[in-house]
Amino acid sequence: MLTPERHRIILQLLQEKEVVKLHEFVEATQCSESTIRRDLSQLEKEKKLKRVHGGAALLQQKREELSVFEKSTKNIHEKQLIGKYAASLIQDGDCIYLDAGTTTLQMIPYIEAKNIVVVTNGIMHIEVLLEKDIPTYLVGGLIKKKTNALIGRGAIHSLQQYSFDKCFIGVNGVHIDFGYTTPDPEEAIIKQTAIHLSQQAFVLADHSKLNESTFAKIAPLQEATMITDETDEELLAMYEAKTTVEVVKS
Amino acid sequence: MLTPERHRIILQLLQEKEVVKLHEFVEATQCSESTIRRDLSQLEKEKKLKRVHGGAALLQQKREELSVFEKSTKNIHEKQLIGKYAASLIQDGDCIYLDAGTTTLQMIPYIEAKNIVVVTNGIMHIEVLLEKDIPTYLVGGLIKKKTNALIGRGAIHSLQQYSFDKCFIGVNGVHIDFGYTTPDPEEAIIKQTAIHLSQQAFVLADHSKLNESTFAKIAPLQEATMITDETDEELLAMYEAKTTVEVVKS
DNA sequence: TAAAATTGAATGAATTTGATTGATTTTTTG
DNA sequence: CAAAAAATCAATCAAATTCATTCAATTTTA
Repeated sequence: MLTPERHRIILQLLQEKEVVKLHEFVEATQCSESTIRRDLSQLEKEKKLKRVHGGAALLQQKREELSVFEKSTKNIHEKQLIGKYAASLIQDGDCIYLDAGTTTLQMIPYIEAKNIVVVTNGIMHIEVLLEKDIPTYLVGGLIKKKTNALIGRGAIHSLQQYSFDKCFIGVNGVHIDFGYTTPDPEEAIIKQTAIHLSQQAFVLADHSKLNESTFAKIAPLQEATMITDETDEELLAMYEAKTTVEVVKS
Repeated sequence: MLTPERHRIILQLLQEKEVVKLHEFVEATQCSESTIRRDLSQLEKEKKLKRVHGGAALLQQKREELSVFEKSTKNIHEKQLIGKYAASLIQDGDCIYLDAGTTTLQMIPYIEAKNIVVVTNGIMHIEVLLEKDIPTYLVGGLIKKKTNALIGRGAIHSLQQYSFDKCFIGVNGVHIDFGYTTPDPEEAIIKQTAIHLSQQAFVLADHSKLNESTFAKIAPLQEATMITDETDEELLAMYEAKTTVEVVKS
């Protein structure tokens, strides 16, 4: 039996069963364990499946880019709620900065304001924005492969040519002492710049981000209104002492 | 048995079975292994099938590649040839500007130079460039929905922060009097700017573009080397009197 | 007829395969 | 919880298959 035929059988079995044992592949293809192992290694390299002890598992990582709205994102439901609320803050005629990242991405489908202009540094945002016929400007700069965000000197320079009514920023940590933080200093500078260029700044942070802090500081809490789904009264009171907090309820 | 008939049989068997062993071809055609091997080599070159160890497989183009590289583009084959040649001009360490558009897009798969940096205003280019691990900068600006190109004041301003060893520009018309032209003045300005920022400028124009002219003027002929697949001697001589012309042969 | 192209056979090189080895991981058992 | 047993694994090897290349014989073409 030829290699591509075996590969086809392997992938087909995986379609049917999600997780398949090595021996099942051997039976289906009538060839040795060694051969199947080699096939699995190769297919794993090609990102067609994931090897697991005892066999192989289906991998649907590719959907991440296609259906950004699917489950691949953590806390997707919370992010959608926060996104929906944030989108409702946009008013007709606003000039908006939308930060890169999955949280702000969730806002776009819910935007209803007319006659707005959006500037973003998120390449993934473009497609969705254009689909809604929203005039979109992209910040220039270096493309960060992992997150598809635009960063670096060029991005900042490019950003400084604009000013905004409102900006919506995603963060990785919100901390009572360290303020808003994110792991990549390059991204932190962009977010910081956007906040300074905006009349009003909003930070979108689901409950998993609260009381967390990561490497690079973006801004102190009071520089932006925080939008979150956290419901712990005590925790919220702590942050409300420092800045404005909007809580989204399901 | 004649060559075209063998080829027909080979392709037909593949239609029926997806993956076919060498020996099955031998049986079906009653000729030697050597002949079949030669046939398979040739048919693979013509992209009619894919050789695999032990036989041949039907080649099923990935949908992604199909959408970007295939039928949506006119003169795809010529553009690939031109793209391949243009890509070979890139040298290790070059800073390159890649204009938006399908022709320049065809270059990317063929780029082999190491340690290069690419700046582009084509959003479609990003994915392909990043896949090849080429550090990529995106020009800022307004996103033109129809072509997914970045245009406008912001784009020019963003572009002027760089300078290039070489730039590769797509055009819609090449005319002995009007020079290089394109329908959208906004795009024309970008292309023009890129040419002025480059040590060497290359215009990619398949034969359908020659002796055509569209609304917005980019630059006179002599400001860029023209890369084309046109083979009419007389026509070429006319352009060669005005500028450097590189002709790609299939 | 001579030159060019095609064909089939022969050669050694390259690839694939299944078995075997000992190492690693998981499960069972005390 | 830990040791033993079982299963699975990666690495290696030799046999078998398949491959590209070459060359002479044949057919086609000029």
